[in-house]
Amino acid sequence: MYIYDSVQKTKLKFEPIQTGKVTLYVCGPTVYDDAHLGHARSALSFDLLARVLKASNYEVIFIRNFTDVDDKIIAKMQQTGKSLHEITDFYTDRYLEDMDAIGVLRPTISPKATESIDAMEDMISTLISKDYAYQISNGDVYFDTSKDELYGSLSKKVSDDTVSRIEHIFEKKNSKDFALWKACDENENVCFDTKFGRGRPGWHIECSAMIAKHTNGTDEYSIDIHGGGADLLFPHHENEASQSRCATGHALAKYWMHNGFVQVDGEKMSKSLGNSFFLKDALKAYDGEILRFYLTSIHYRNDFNFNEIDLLQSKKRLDKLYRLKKRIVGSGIGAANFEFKTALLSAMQDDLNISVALSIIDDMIAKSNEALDSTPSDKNLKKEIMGNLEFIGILLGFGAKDPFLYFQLGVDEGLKQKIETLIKQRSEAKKQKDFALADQIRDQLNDMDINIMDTANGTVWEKLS
RNA sequence: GGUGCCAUCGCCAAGCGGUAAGGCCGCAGCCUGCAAAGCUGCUAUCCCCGGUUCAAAUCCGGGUGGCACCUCCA
Repeated sequence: MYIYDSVQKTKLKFEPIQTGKVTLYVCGPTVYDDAHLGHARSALSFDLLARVLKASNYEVIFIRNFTDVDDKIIAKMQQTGKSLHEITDFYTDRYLEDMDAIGVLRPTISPKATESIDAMEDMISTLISKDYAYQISNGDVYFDTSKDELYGSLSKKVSDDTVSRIEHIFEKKNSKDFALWKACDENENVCFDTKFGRGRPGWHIECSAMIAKHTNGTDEYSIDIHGGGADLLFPHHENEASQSRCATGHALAKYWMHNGFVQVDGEKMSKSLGNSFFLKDALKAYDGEILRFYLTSIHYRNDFNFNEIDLLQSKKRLDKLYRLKKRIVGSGIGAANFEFKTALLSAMQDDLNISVALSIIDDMIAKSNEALDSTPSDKNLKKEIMGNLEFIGILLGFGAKDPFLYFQLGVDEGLKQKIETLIKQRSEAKKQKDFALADQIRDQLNDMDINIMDTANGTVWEKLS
């Protein structure tokens, strides 16, 4: 396994800190709104990573948190009059619903910030007692970045200009210092009691605390891999790494991975630009598997320019896999072809090289079709192909559907009846050698976005796009 | 202002010093009543200019053009 480390900016051979075991922590969502395409991409990137690690025979401890205390949630409480948990429970469920729809496997552990206050309290207390943190007059606790000589080593953003845009707090010792704990305002009802007073956590502490709580680590590192979106490198991960290093005395993660951004029509997708794209909206138009295939078809580190034209182009590639599957359904599953399996896995083990992986799959599809053309009733061949498809499903998370249902996605019962009636009429016309009528019916179906194909087993149809 | 990333066929996209994968689209052929599907074949010298090297899309320098982070954001 090779991984591109975004701190060293180079591809490295992956060597776990404990043989046979991988601890992976990924920054999850703040649950105050529905998941957008960017959340999907991040979740999918690390879902692929977890799948590949598992297929490589590692025991994988995959942690992805839910940030359920935060200023944005508090703002939403004020807007809606709802309680913290009313909001966070609602959006947590909706997040999981969406991720399930695009085939993201559930992490091993999904800690919530509100359930990890004890761990945060421990870490902040440690930092205060080691003199890495200080409390100001209003009760806020700040991390003293000047005490960590390695501060800035993660993101390499150390110039003073960097912090010129960070909010200036008068009592902060250094402009780069960040809040570990925010003291409770009188009118805020989201507060937790700790040794250093009532308040709520700062943005960065939860990840460090959760990692400390849920992993054992070694003398050198807490976890193997830490992941998240590219925007989190600074300041979030820089701060996380720094506070963990100071609290524990060793590095937070051995490898850092960051997924690229999703753009919509060439522009960054963001709240402020007003071009956010919720996954739920995309799921109304396209099946989760089609979105998964599209969103994972481009390497996780590249920027992703989401648009419908490319999505439909990518769907055609998935269609080919399902057409192959249509040819072999019901034949039972055999062992996957060893060479295929090995090639596919090693492509993915090369920093998740999905492009090469997909080309290996395309090659397998072409070879399988060719073999089925020459020996259509070879049962062992069909079983092996089914085995190949099953492996793809496990490793990459697509291709597991019933192939006939796949091509009927978005077709309701009424339309289905109509299609089948038309096909019957056409078959009758063909029998009578009335090809003009047969072709006319086919055109009619094509106008309905239905593609038909005459096979040895009769006429089958597909819904296009 | 500071710090990075990227630029490969009409479109999407691999490539990580050894002589350009794959997909979509297009063209030709086989198959088909005709199609569709499937199969076969065909289609780029890698933004520009220098340099290093026996050898560069790949390394270095300089341009040009995109994008991102430094502020809540995956």
